[in-house]
Amino acid sequence: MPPGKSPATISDVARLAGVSPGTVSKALNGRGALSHGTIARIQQAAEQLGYQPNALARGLLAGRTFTVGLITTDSFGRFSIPVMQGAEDALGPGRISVFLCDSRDDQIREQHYLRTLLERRVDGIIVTGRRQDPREPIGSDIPVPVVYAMTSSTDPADLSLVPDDAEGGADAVRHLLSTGRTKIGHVTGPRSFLASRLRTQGAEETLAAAGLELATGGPLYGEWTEEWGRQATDALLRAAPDLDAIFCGNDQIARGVADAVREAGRRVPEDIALVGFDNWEVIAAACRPPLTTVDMNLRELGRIAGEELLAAIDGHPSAGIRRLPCTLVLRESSRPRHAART
Amino acid sequence: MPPGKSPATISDVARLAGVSPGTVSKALNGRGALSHGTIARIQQAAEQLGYQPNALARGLLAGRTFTVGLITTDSFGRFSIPVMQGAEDALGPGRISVFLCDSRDDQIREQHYLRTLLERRVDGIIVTGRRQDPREPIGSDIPVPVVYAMTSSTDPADLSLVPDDAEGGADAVRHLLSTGRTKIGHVTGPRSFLASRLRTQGAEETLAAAGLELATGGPLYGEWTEEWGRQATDALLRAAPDLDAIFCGNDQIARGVADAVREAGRRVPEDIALVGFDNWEVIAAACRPPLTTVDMNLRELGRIAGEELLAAIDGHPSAGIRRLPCTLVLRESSRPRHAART
DNA sequence: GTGAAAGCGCTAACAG
DNA sequence: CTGTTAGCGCTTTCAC
Repeated sequence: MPPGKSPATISDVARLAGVSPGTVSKALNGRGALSHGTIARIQQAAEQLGYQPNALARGLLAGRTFTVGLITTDSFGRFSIPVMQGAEDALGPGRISVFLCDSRDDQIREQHYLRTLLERRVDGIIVTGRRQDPREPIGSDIPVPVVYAMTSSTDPADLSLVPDDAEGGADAVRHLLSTGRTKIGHVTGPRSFLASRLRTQGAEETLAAAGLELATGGPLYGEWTEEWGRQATDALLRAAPDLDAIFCGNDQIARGVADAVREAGRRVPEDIALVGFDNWEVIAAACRPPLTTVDMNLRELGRIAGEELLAAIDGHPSAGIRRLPCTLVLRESSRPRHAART
Repeated sequence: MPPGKSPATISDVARLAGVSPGTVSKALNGRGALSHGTIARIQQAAEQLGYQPNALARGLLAGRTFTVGLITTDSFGRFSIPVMQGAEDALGPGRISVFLCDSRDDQIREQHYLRTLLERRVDGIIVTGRRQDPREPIGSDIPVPVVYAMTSSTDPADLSLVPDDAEGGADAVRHLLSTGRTKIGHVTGPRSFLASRLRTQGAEETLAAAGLELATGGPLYGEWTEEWGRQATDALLRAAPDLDAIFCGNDQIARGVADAVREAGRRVPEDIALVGFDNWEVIAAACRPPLTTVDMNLRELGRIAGEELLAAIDGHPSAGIRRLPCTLVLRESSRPRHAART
């Protein structure tokens, strides 16, 4: 037997206050016109019984649950976490709760969760992922609005929010150029990631606009790991001994690069400047020296996802892929050569 | 206007199949005795309408929602994530959904979420945190079962699940001793964390049992950062030049130590063996050399939290603080001196 | 085998 | 000002 008895209902309150249930409803929701005395009596009775309205009954009647579902394929990972927080930032104040479902990149699980969310009559759904590569929509004919965040739907009628990786790559290179670097190498993750290709593209286009190209003629695609960063550095330094900067596809690669550069007897940033991508604090801040890196503003992205979902729920849906701006975070690893230490 | 019309109800299905709502309910839930033909007709009608039972209506009637709330103080962080996953592992198969609330260590938010969870009539609540130090219970007189995971309640009548940090520290030291190390230093996080103190205690007691003590006579308390690990290493090597092992309070410290030891001209593990704590893959695996470390089995902890909650919901509650075992994960950083490389 | 009716807890509309 | 009634969508008796 479950502990305690079932919670107080509106009728319990009504009985205790000596009024009818309808009156209690009005009193507690501030509707209708009631005498001061009655309101006070009802409030006091509700207090005494620890009355809490049953959201199920309310939702049933209202046809709206003030709940949204959040399906993540990223197992609460690095990227989906800030997105979720941002979504909560946008939804919480509107008193909307978030139902979390972790599909673990499994189609079956995802469909299962979609079903339970719809059964629970959520007002809308946010789908998040760990990479922006387009994916199949979670379903067709979903009776509530859906927004994709940090992942994108192949259906252009859906709204997808992703970071503007190309522009982030461009920012990184523009910054390096502005500090006087011109022999710039580029080490990044697997080519199979759209994010890698976009970051590279942004970097290369920016160089081209300045009449330059990547030090080795192109990017070094590999893994998203420190290990790869270290390996690539050796190759890079051999191929382009006069290198004066390296733009890395993520912070882990950058950290590996920083270690390898230092161990090869070159100084960061004096000899070689470094820019990473992701602004993963635990990596970027612990890097020696601390890493200049591109922040994808994922929390902001999540917040916008939440707001767009609210708008769609209110009948103002958007569509298409929206690329949101990244921000360069300056740290030691790219300090201009002759600037004073601060 | 929200897109589409409201979802099909059981009456819609009944009408289409030419039967009564009650009959549809029986057919779809496999209750009562119905003719084959009717069942088929109903199923087909339900299919055609894309009928999905309304969980609100069901819950209202059943007095049970098959939903639990998960309140985390840890902003979806490092520690609460695996706990959540574990909880989902335990709850999901029982077709129970998880409502996620991030209190961000804020009392007000927490109370707010508690209220909305109770309004939604969740069947139970799991509270997770980022450290095991005892905290006030989330509320008194909560009408549903509550389990604390990776945090603990000051009320002994509550059930709290935490890692056995002392035993983890003991494991680490036992392992070092078993590989022939005897001059063992200990660098850890702030003394204000119960986890630090317990890990230290486990380490010291194990040493004492072997007639030994920490190399510097006691632990070096500091921050949970690589930076502190590097600083502490310098002090440690100066104070105890014959040091042959260092047990670190977490993986970040250990990684800082590894770098500093190497840069001081000593080899890991040949000269100095290293053991960390947390098994945070991204740190431990990227460490040079890869780090032997204590895993708190947080996912398992979360799973047990889920199971205990289910048991409590079914009327079999537990109480008290339960310390769950840690596991030592062996990697290069503590390889015995004369063992062959594999 | 199937239908009718009642009721879970709440709110909105209408009486009084 | 307050009470009564109906109904949100579903399941569960109890008749037929």
